Amino acid sequence: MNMKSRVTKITDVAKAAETSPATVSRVLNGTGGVSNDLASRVLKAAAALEYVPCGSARALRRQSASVWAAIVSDIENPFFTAVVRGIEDVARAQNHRLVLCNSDEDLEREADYIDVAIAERMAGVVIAVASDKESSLNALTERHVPVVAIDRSAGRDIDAVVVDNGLGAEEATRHLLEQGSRRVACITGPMRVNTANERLEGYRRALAAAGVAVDEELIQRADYKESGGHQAALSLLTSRHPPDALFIANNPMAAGALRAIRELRLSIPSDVAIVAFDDSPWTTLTSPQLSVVAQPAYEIGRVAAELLGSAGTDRSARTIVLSPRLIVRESSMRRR
Amino acid sequence: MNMKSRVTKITDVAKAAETSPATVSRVLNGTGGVSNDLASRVLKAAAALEYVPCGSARALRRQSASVWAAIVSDIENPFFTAVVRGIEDVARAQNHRLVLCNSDEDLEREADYIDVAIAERMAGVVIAVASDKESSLNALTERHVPVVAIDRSAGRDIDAVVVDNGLGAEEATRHLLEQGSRRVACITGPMRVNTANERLEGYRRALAAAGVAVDEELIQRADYKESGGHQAALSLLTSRHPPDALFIANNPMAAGALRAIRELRLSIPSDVAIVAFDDSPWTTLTSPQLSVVAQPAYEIGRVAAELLGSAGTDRSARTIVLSPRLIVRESSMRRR
DNA sequence: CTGTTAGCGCGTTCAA
DNA sequence: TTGAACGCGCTAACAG
Repeated sequence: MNMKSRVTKITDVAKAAETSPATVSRVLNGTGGVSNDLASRVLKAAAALEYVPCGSARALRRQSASVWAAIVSDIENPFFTAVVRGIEDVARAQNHRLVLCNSDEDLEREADYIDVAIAERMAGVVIAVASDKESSLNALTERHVPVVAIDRSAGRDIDAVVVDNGLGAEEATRHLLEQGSRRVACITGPMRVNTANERLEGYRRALAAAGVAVDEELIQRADYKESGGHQAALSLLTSRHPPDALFIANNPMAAGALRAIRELRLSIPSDVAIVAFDDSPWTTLTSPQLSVVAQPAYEIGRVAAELLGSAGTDRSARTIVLSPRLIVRESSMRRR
Repeated sequence: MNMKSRVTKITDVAKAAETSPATVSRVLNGTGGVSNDLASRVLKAAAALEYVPCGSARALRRQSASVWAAIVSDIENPFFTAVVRGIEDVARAQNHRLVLCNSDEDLEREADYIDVAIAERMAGVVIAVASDKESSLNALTERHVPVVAIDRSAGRDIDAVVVDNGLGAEEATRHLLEQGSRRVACITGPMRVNTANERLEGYRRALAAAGVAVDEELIQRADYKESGGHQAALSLLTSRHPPDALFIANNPMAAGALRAIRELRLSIPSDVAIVAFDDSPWTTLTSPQLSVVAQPAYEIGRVAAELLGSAGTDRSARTIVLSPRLIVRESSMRRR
């Protein structure tokens, strides 16, 4: 028994089909004219031998692979998994494979995965940058790898699909004020992420429009993760002048805040009303159900992937802005 | 201006460092002895030129890449995202990159991704198979690609890291019976997935041990997804002899069941008690909090990755069985 | 310790 | 319509 691992290659198929490697290549790639019976002989041989073309050799020769990468900042955030669905569906339709990378809001990991995308000569990258200031994206653009930013814009020369974060935050905050909250707090993300800043700006605008002075102590920065939201909410709600409403800038932090509220035995919305950014499968499972600013996540992924697919023509960068939608449920409805 | 996209390659670095490609290769891979100053010259040149070695060429030459793939059956299931965390951490420690693929419980997609793993000459694959009966895993094993199955075992000749599903299900069901439930229903997954069958078996065993006859109408098969759980729960709870307790075999289906219960305006646990397989971030956010059979998800990923990393030696396949843990919260505590 | 040479498997010329 | 020859970028084997 021969332990040597033999992988069938193009010459094996050629031999089996009694023809040349060049012809096998032509048949399998649909290029050039090959007579019908020769083609079918090749196909049969390839199937019989379970031939899978070597992506490395192919990429080396063609100077690009057919794989797309999606680099997201938090694979546990349902928003991103929904976006990925959208990307996947388009990728499959265009005969691209999609691989997913989780940067975990970490710039170093993000840079690592960008290197992978370069090293593997990936055909395109969809990315939710961990920071719009210090990303390593230029490594991709310099090498002319098509890039589309999602959720968070990443500079003027890069295609992006985002929502109007300011608008969503503004509507959410205004809604809380209209429900009679007097002290609305804001838990937002890190400064290096522009969505965090835009959502904070929207919050400020809503207060300003309502003639309410901003109490800077009601503004907390956290890390966009569950634990950060938990901490921020605890700190806010146990302060000397606690808020009576919370606008929370993403879904994992909302989960953390709910945990904090539960621990403090506060009730929603009577003690503290809540609106959070991003819808997710569990927001209708809580009691009370969570009011949210929903983003069209699947749509974002779909559009981003289509942008990626149409790259190559050297048109200037496009930013597509979709609209968020305020969904009022129970957590923000004050009982009169 | 020259529009041609020039990517720096190893010869460029060699030229800049005034040496040969072979030496550059040796320095960058830490093989063989290279004098200190030559090495530092190479390193400097590589950094200056932002050189990223071409993974395709390298894989072609070495006949294997350093990328691992994780193929999971549902990227939206928090259980799998937690597993992935565990894999990721080990992968990084061993200097492997990890890419994630979502088969979505679809055999065809799974087969596609297995082809990708083969084509890209991935160094290893961790997989939660969509079916233990009809998977295309043999394509990998034939080609000697190291494979570790997670969550669901995939045949006797393949390493696996799983939990004792029968035991977990049995404990959950016994607990429901002990709390006074008389008619415990079971919502489990598709027949092609062995966890679904094992969890059902555990359920049956618990009933048998308690001397309760199994009512086959209380057993529902669904697709392991939210919508399937919703449907199954609706059908069960609106039947002529509805159950007074539900054992649900995974987390997304539990979410669906909770939605159904809410729609029917039933209350938990007085009308219907619940225990679900898999813990997740939202299970403590619901009212009442959900009792679960928790799997050590991160640990599963970690162990699987370590198994993958230690592959190569042709030892026989190992199956590592970890223990699930029943976490009793409010959804299963009957008030007397 | 360093450089030269050859070839991994494929797609793409070019010639027949 | 088909086949032969070449080279993509890298590393392993061999020379020096």
